[in-house]
Amino acid sequence: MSVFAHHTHDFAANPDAALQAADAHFQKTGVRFTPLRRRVFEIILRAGKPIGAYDILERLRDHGKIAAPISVYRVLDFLIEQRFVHRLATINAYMACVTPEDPHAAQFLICQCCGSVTEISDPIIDKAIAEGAKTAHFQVSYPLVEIMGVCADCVREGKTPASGCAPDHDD
Amino acid sequence: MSVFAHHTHDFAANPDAALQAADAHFQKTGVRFTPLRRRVFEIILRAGKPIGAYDILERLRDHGKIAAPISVYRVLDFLIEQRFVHRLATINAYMACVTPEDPHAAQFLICQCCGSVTEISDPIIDKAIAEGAKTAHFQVSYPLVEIMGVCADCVREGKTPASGCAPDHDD
DNA sequence: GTAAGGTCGCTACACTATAACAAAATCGCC
DNA sequence: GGCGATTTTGTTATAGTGTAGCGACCTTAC
Repeated sequence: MSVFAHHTHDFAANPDAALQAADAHFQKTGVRFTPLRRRVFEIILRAGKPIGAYDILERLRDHGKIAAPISVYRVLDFLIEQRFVHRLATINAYMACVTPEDPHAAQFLICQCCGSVTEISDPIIDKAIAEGAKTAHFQVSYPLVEIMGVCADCVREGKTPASGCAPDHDD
Repeated sequence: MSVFAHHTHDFAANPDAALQAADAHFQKTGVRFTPLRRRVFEIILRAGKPIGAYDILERLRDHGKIAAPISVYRVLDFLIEQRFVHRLATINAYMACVTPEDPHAAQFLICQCCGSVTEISDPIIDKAIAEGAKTAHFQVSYPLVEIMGVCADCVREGKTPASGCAPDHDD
């Protein structure tokens, strides 16, 4: 039992299902899901963790595709706009949204030790931000929450960010 | 009456007072507030809004100081560690903390139209994030909240991010 | 078929940040 | 004051991230 239990699919863990869902979605909406866009989305999905724009570029090239950075960024803009991909500003990386069909504000738990990122969707955080912004008469378009720290696994191993994320010695 | 009313000083609006407070703080703690560090902090304060590292560099040079980017970044790291400056990851810019003496989690309201940034410190948001992270057994070191949207002033002028932040036409 | 709009390729470039090593300033100690 | 250790800054070079501008191509609508 976890906080993520309400997610019906974890697309990040199931690239094929996510791709099929995307195919269906774009078929339905009429928005063009071109081979390049599909390929980039697939690369992000299969990465299984946040991936940089230039890493995506490299993997495109591995598959014989000659591409320039701008091509990748254009596709990323598209996928972000379509809410299939999130951008992580603090680490300049991109990851697949776990529940693209369900519009939601997301929060990200970024482990400074192992680099893993967990997407959560906590309505309490979301509501708190909405209220805070409303008090300041600020009209929110996109609330970005990136929580830096140490994930449960790394905490268990005694790692800390201060020690460069090696197990902490008390010397 | 605003949400910021509890701030005893708004240092961003009063560079001289902020500099004096910084002098006193570093005098007291024994941490070295060198001329370069003081100069960079002053530049950030006088900017009155978020400023990029290379803009800081340029202003250093305006004052006859020859400096390389790395010098600025080193000072920024120092000022951030000392909690006198915040880094805004979404816009790659730096701004003075409004209440450096009072350790707090901050949230930022970033206007996509006029570029203004307002720092708030909403304990409800902070608590919600702390709780959410706790549920995921995640040990927080730094919660980053950058809320993109349109500030009160720009909303009043009918601006929207969709329209490239020009007043919105209903055509 | 043709015009219009969207997508992609291509070249070049701007912006953001760091590495590695040397020189200089500062601090603690005698 | 002199000396070594530490911290800060300078210097040069380079890595990493993101865009501009323009033309070709492809798709769609008429």
